Amino acid sequence: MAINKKGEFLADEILISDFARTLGHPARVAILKTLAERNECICGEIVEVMPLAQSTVSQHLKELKNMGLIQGTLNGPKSCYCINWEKLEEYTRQFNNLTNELLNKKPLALCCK
Amino acid sequence: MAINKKGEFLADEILISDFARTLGHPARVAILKTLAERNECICGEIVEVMPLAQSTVSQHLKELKNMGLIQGTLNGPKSCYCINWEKLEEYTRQFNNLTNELLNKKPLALCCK
DNA sequence: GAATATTATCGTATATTTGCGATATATATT
DNA sequence: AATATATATCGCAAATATACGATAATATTC
Repeated sequence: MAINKKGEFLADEILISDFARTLGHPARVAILKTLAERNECICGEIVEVMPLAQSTVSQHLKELKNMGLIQGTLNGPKSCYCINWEKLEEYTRQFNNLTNELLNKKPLALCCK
Repeated sequence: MAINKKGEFLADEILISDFARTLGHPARVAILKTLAERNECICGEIVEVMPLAQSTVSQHLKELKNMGLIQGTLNGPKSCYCINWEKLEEYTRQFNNLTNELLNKKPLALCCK
């Protein structure tokens, strides 16, 4: 594309779409589920349950980290990851705001007759 | 990439990530907001409020349509779009299932000490 | 200090997404 | 029938995302 137009939308539209895009790959959804289930995981444990190479999983972890949804701390040669609950709650709240606002506008009559 | 691995995840992870990916661009969030606000819109009205070319908006509409989130009916030379509320409700429900399941696992103690 | 184990990053290939102008298509209008 | 209007689609360019192997970086263990 010539230029990226994403910046020309509203800040909350950008925030919500960034959150959604981060959850827009099943691997990242699966990683969050695994982390929530086990509370914390070293990278290798996540790689084990994923049908992807270690380097690919590492990239997905990086994206989740960039979005602030998870955090990783070094523990020896291992990396221990866990969910950033505050961020997840905040983004979820924003996302629910959007869907609630949309669904509240649902009319009684059908459209596009 | 060599091959697409998305199919190797769970069906509900794929469904949720497809929904999320569809909302993963601010233009598509903005389109849904506009449609919800006005109940129904002809394509041109959406183009007016969007910082994008007509052909680009048409593509975003197509993606929302492919996901089933909106539907368009021809009305003379115009296309009248509106939200598919049942689908939006269903996907929202699935998405909330995920985030609720995640957030219910939030522990009392902090992780990764 | 050498070997091992774990993970992040780099480089690369390919796929997908984004964006636009031009064009095709379909319906009104004159 | 010719013209105007509205929208979808095509073709293209550029950006981004996905995936992997190889390698670098780091810490542990022998």
